[in-house]
Amino acid sequence: MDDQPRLMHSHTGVGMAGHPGLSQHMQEGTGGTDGDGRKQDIGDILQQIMTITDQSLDEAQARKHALNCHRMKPALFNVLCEIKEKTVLSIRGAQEEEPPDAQLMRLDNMLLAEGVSGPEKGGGSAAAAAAAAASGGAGADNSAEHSDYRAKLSQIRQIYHTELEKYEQACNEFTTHVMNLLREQSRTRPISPKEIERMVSIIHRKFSSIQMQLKQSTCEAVMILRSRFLDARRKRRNFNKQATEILNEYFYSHLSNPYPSEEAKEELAKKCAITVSQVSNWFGNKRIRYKKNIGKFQEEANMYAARTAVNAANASSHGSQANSPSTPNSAGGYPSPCYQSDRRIQ
DNA sequence: ACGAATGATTCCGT
DNA sequence: ACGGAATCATTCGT
Repeated sequence: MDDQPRLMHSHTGVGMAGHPGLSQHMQEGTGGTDGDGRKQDIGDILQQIMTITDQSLDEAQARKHALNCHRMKPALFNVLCEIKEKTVLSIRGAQEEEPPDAQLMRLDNMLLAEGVSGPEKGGGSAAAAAAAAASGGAGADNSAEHSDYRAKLSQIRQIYHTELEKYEQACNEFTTHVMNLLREQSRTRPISPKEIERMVSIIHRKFSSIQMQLKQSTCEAVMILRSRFLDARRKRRNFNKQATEILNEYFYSHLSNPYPSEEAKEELAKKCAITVSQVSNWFGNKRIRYKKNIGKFQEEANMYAARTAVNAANASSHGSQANSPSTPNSAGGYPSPCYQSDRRIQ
């Protein structure tokens, strides 16, 4: 702290030489005193400015007032104006261009798509729940979960909006606060409108980055909600007995090559009243589980083998095909096993 | 309540 | 794009 005054002195010395504006003010501001006294004055003032932040509020207020009333104040103000003008130019050059944030756009789009940030529909969670309850009379199975999902979504939506509003409010409050501060300070130091604008934009950037975090976490919450409710695993139902019989029949009668073609899958799907991909899932699961523990499936395999054998016998004796979707390939009940097993009939 | 069964998803290799 | 393998989440049987 000891070198501060000296530093300022030397600086003002240079300033005196280089700033016609200052010397002009000095001359008209100070009637008869000599140059050394003026230097001392400016040194004092600058030191007071530098240390003003260390002081208590009352003390600072008093000193501020004293500075405002000081006879050297207009001169100093002018010097600061000139310095400012030069530095502001350099700052303006370094002004970074605001990039159109792709990440933010993605988040916004997603929130809009999920109906979180879009226009309010249904008007709150209570109304949404009521509407869901009203519509959920007949299809209790599906719409009960759907309403649950929507209720949770509107909860997220509500939190999102209140938080967003809070941020907005805080941003505005902070901005006006800073503006007031700057206005107040503009009495003692020069502040250009450009500077205020810049300050405001900095504040807005900061707050929008906070908003981005909110949006991000909201997106995360929605994704989790989606994965919880829209995941088919959550509402899994076992196939009915008939469907599993049909599938098993096909599987064990094609044990040598249990890979149904696309057409066979479609046919099975139709017979079982399930989708083709469900058929694919079933065969995928069956293959891997059969292979993993052939012994466990032995009984089942024998049973279906016997059944197809009976069917074949019936078919040959009656001259008509059974209603099982078995194809000619290895339909005789003696499949060459692609998975080794000591298969025996009964 | 518990473990087995089961349908669906995910990851990975081809 | 498909199948194998592992895994998840639910349902079923006890």
